[in-house]
Amino acid sequence: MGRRSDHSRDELYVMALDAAETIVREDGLPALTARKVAARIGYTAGTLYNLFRNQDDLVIHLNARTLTCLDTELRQIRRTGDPQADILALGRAYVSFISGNVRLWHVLFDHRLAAGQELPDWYSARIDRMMGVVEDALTPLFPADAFADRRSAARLLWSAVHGVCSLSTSGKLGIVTDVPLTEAVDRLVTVLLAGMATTGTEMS
Amino acid sequence: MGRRSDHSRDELYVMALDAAETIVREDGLPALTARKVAARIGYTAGTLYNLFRNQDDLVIHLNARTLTCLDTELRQIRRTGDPQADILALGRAYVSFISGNVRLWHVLFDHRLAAGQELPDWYSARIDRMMGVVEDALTPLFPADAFADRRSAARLLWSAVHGVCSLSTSGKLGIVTDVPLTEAVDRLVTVLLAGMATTGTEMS
DNA sequence: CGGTTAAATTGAACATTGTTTATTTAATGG
DNA sequence: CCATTAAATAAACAATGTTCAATTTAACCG
Repeated sequence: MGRRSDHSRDELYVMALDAAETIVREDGLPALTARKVAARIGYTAGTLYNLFRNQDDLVIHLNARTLTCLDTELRQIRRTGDPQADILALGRAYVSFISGNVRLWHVLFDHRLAAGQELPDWYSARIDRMMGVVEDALTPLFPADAFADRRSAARLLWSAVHGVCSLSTSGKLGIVTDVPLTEAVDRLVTVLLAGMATTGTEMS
Repeated sequence: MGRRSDHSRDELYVMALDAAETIVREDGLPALTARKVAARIGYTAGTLYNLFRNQDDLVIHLNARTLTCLDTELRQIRRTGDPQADILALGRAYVSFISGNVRLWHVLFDHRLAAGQELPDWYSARIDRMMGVVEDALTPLFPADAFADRRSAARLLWSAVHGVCSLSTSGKLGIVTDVPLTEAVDRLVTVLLAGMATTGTEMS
């Protein structure tokens, strides 16, 4: 079949990502094949290559959607000004996001680009934007001009939380069996903030 | 060609894993194909299926070797009895291990079994054994009978460190560009231990 | 030593995968 | 209404994991 007018390019783009999302939700990243995505939207694999450079590109766009989704959910949290409370709330929101989107969230980290490839700038920007939420919550802890320190602290905090979530949901460490994820994250955040207060917030 | 006496079953097993290790070291997990491993040891792909149930099985055995290797390196660290110093030393050893075996270390976490599959018990046991090193270093911080607390603390600590290492080496977060990994881990460990001292070591 | 057995190795096969391309078909616009 | 252009397809390719019948040969036993 040749040219069709069923859907605009943009519609197709959304349909493809929707299909990809569904597939990942149901069967995870390994099930995400070009032919399956195409079949789900009533086209053939070749058409996808009109929309995305290749499979990596499709996954990156899917991940971008996941990130935006997470970002807006984190921004629902109203800041109280108390870093402890705010970061705790963020942590809980994060855990809740994960539990509602496990597979989608996993793709965020499971997917690695081929060697030599770099993540596009607009993608990194989206990560930065999300990190901003954490940084904002940390603001009261830092002198107004200590941008770098606050940034580092936010990333350290975030990475640590990520580690706990990552290992506990992958079954690579028996954390879940010991302590529910929510509690582990709560505990981690509490300890980290307490530690930062003690040792001084500036990076050593 | 039929039965050969070039190598015993055990020799073959080691050769295969050696080949797999080399391939991962050079080109990462995606380059690890049955045919490549086989070619490297002078056999054909089919032979590998006499040694391993499937590719997952091979990767698990490779990961087991990596774990043992990491484990023995962590055990080189002589304990001083000061948790702060000991955990810092462990963290540095971990970072140093990673930097010497990045790709191999990545496979430890990048590889996920097919849905429904579980890691074999002997593999989980090997993880537990390694966690023991961290637990031992934490001993002075806990009452002698608080096994569960110490265990949880060790896993929380380890997961947090893992998160920092994981995100920084995957380029998914701009940590490396800010602070070298060693310093980030140092800082994280310091803050975590300080926090644990402040908030009490027992789990909330 | 010779014949039998059983293990090991192969090569070819299969279904799937990502990706490319020539070809066909529909929309567009003069 | 016809020429042009864009879009969609089907078919092809190489590479992958995995299986298996056929074959070769070491080991064993009389």
